[in-house]
Formats: sequence, structure tokens, C-alpha cells
Amino acid sequence: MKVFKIPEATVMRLSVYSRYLNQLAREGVETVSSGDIAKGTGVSSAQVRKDLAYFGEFGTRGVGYKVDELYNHLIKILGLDREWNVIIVGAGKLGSALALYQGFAERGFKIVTVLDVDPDIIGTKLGNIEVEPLELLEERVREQNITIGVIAVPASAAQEVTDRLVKTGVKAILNFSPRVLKVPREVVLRNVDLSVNLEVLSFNLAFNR
Amino acid sequence: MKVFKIPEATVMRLSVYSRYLNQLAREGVETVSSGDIAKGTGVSSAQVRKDLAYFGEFGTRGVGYKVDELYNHLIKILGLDREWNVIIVGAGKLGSALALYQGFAERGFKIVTVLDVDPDIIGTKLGNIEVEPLELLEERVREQNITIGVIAVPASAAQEVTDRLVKTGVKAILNFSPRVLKVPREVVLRNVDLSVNLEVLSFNLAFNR
DNA sequence: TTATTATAGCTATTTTTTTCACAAAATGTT
DNA sequence: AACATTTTGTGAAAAAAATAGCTATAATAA
Ligand SMILES: NC(=O)c1ccc[n+]([C@@H]2O[C@H](COP(=O)([O-])OP(=O)(O)OC[C@H]3O[C@@H](n4cnc5c(N)ncnc54)[C@H](O)[C@@H]3O)[C@@H](O)[C@H]2O)c1
Ligand SMILES: NC(=O)c1ccc[n+]([C@@H]2O[C@H](COP(=O)([O-])OP(=O)(O)OC[C@H]3O[C@@H](n4cnc5c(N)ncnc54)[C@H](O)[C@@H]3O)[C@@H](O)[C@H]2O)c1
Repeated sequence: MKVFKIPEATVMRLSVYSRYLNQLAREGVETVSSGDIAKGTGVSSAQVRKDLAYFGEFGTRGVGYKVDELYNHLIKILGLDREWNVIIVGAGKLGSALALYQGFAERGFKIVTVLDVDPDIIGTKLGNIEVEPLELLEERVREQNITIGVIAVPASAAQEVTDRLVKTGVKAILNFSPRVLKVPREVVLRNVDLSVNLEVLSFNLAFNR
Repeated sequence: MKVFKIPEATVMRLSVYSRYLNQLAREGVETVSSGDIAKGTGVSSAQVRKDLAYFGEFGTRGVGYKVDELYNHLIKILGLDREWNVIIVGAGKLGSALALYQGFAERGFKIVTVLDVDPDIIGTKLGNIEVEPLELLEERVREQNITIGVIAVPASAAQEVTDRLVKTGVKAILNFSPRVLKVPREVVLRNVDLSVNLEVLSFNLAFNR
């Protein structure tokens, strides 16, 4: 099966499926149907099958999918069969919440460096990571083989920090600042804009319902 | 202009446009073209015009849009021409970061109540809001006319908290827990799944590039 | 007054994504 | 062994979204 472009919505759903399968596995469930997955994750069963079909045939007709097998496939597809070293820039309220979150490590994202510019914050500990000065950005990215950068600085500093990360070899950026960032085409960029999310809610409340 | 369904992607972009217009207004810019907005927010100019066309005609051919005028239109469209009272349930790392974020108030989202179950957290102050016990949920939602609820509790508690919010009259839920929530059809639900976002990055890193 | 230029609004086209529905395959049943 | 049941995988249809390009209109220059 030859595929050049996987819809982003598909990738997001695969992530959700994989977490659901993980839950089922822990509950001791051995097989699931696309219908079960659909029910558990709030999509249609055709959607589940279509999403999986981009990557191969993982099920048995009449039976369904073996939970652990499908889970392992999804983990590979999502690139979670290895560790990703992550840097967080900005150890303010949001950055430190992210740094302290255990859920990322469970999925293979290892936060290895957290940087800030505030002298009062530099040197403090977030779990077992010490916040270090921004100056160390290039050094840490290189020596720790960091591929993913998280932007948790004020909007005014976001592009500058991003440029430094990209220049030093970071391949993907998760941006929490409310700023449209420019990155080279080969760098993967995602924006998590919390205000936008709230505003989608207010739109829906104000517009219909 | 009769419209029944606005693409969610459109609503998200409108939010981004509005913030860009806000920035332009502060810089003293008086008019913009769809091309300028496109440039500033990373979309195509046709997309900008299409998005706006769902709601009316806001520009002048040959000229463009008056910045403040278009901004005000977007604010109305997004339902930001009023205040929305928000409750945050869960005052842990993420919940407190959200509670302390000033950016929400700037857009009309007023966090009026923050609840938790941890006795060590209850009674502490987040800015000028005191964290209160979960038991007050129904009382606060009713007396403060809260329409938006933010779920920042562990996944295991998310559905239960959601049910209580919905039962008490909350109309929209922003869910930060990695749990697929069930809400009645008339309640607006959005999920901000940070792990999914990281996994879209790792997928892209692992799959092509 | 008449071109010329810029750009919004709109319509048509293309592309992408989702949904539908059914043949094929595996298992269970009579 | 034949038949019924379940559920995948997939091609086709439908729906949704994005893109392209044309038309109308306003401002400006000739
Ligand atoms: N906290 C939230 O809930 C929330 C919600 C939506 C968006 N955001 C966005 O996330 C980002 C961080 O928000 P926050 O609430 O944590 O802000 P914050 O002010 O608490 O933290 C920002 C941190 O970045 C540091 N910093 C500033 N410039 C820096 C630089 N050049 N390099 C490294 N560190 C630098 C500051 O010292 C500070 O510690 C902001 O862009 C904000 O708009 C936050
Ligand atoms: N922190 C992050 O960066 C991050 C990232 C991704 C997802 N999340 C999700 O966000 C949610 C909160 O994460 P966190 O890191 O803030 O966790 P946390 O443990 O720091 O905070 C959770 C808080 O919820 C409180 N709580 C537990 N049950 C409650 C209940 N029934 N009612 C009210 N409060 C209750 C706890 O006392 C605690 O203070 C979790 O679902 C987590 O999976 C967080």
C-alpha cells in the first residue's frame, strides 16, 4: 500500500486509538472490533478501519483485532517505539506544568532540558530536572540529541527561540505561544493555542445552540 | 446569508485573524487586505476571504478591510463581545497554570471559580482566586452563572466531574484530560490532548522527512 | 472623463476526507 | 458439509473543505 499523505486527523485518531488499546490491554481484553474501538473513542467504525487501512491489514475478518498486536503496530506507526529527547524553553507556569507531567515519559517523550531567562527560575528544580539558562540552548540540543522543542515563552520571544532551536538541529516544534511561527518546510510545527480553543467554545455558544 | 454549518477550521482561523488584527490595530495600521492577513497568519488569501464570506461582506473592493471594523466584527462572531464565566476543576500543575494565565481575561473569559479535592491545595490562592473544595461545584456554577467548564483533573475523575458540570447547566467543556468524554449533544465539547499533539510530531518525524 | 490598478466577493473546480455498502474471509452452528 | 454470522478491507459515492480564477467595484492616475 503506497501512501504519500496521511490526513492529520487520521494521525490524531491513531494516537487516541492507541491509548484506548493500552487501556483495554491493561483491563485484560484480548481482541477488539473496529466497532468497539469506535465506541470507545467516539468515531465511526468505518473511520477506524479506513484510518488503519493507510498502514496495512491488522485484523482478522469475522474476528477483529488482537489488542496487543494492533497496539504495537500503532506505537510503531506513531514513532513511539523509541525515545524522543525534548527541550522545553520557558519554565513559567505552563512550561513547568509540562515539565512535571509524567504522561509524556510514558509515551516515550523524555524531557531532558528546560531553559529560562529569569534568574529566579534558573537553578530551581522541576522534578529531577534543573532549569538552566537560555545560553545553554545550542550546547544542550547538540549534546543531548534533542529533536523536539517546546515553546513555552512569551509570544515576543517565541520566534527568536524557535530560530535558535531550528538552527541547532531541532526537527519539530510544539508551540504554545499565541504567535504564528515561521519555520523551514522540513521542520514539523504544531501550534497548541489555548485561547483559540476557548474561542471555538464561545463561538458555538454564541452562534447557534 | 444563510449558513447552517461553519467549518471548525474556519472558526479557529477567525480566532487567529482576530488576534492578528488586534496586533495591527495596536501598531496603528488602519487597513489590511486579505493578502496581508494571509501573510500574517500563514494561510492563503482565498482562504481568508472564504472564511469571512460565511458571515457577510466586511471589506471594500480595491481597498481591503478597515482593521478596527473587521476586528469588531470578528469579536462579535466569536462571541467575545461579552464575558464568559469559567470554572476550572482541578488546581494541579495544569489547572493552576490556566488559572493564572492573563491572556484569557483579555479575550473575555473570566475564571471565577477553581475547585480541587486536595486539602493541601484547597484554600491556596491563584492570583486573586482561592481554590475551593469540589463540593461547591453546583453552588458556584449556579450562583456565578458559569457556562464554560475546564477539566484539569486526572482522567479517572474527568467523566464524573463533567457529568456534574453538565447537570448543573454548564454549556461547554474544555477537556485537558486524556479521556474521551461523553456529553449530551447540546453541550459543546473540545479536547486539548497534549500527548496527541506530541505524537503527531513524532509520527511526522518517524514517517517521512 | 476615461483608463489603470488593486482587491473583495463569488462561482466553479479540485482536492481531501468521510461515509456507505458489500464481497471476502474467518468462525461458529446445524 | 452446508449454512449462518461476524467483521474486516476496500472501492465507490457523498460530503466537506480548499483553491483557483473570474467579475465587480472602488480608488487613483492620466
Ligand atoms: N499559562 C497558560 O495557561 C497559557 C495559556 C495559553 C497560552 N499560553 C502561552 O504559553 C506561553 C507561556 O505562558 P506562561 O503562562 O507559562 O507564561 P509565564 O510568564 O509564566 O512563563 C514564561 C517564561 O518564559 C521565560 N522567558 C521569557 N523569555 C524567554 C526566553 N527568551 N527564553 C527562555 N525563557 C524565556 C520567562 O522568564 C518565564 O519564566 C506564553 O506564550 C503564553 O501566551 C499560556
Ligand atoms: N500537566 C500537563 O502538562 C498535562 C499534559 C497533558 C495532559 N494533562 C492532563 O491534565 C490533567 C491535569 O494534569 P495535571 O498535570 O495538572 O495533574 P495534577 O495531578 O497536577 O493535578 C490534578 C489535580 O486535580 C485534583 N483532583 C483530583 N481529582 C479531582 C476531582 N474529582 N475534582 C477536583 N479536583 C480533583 C488533584 O487534587 C490535583 O490537584 C490530567 O488529566 C492530565 O492527564 C496534563
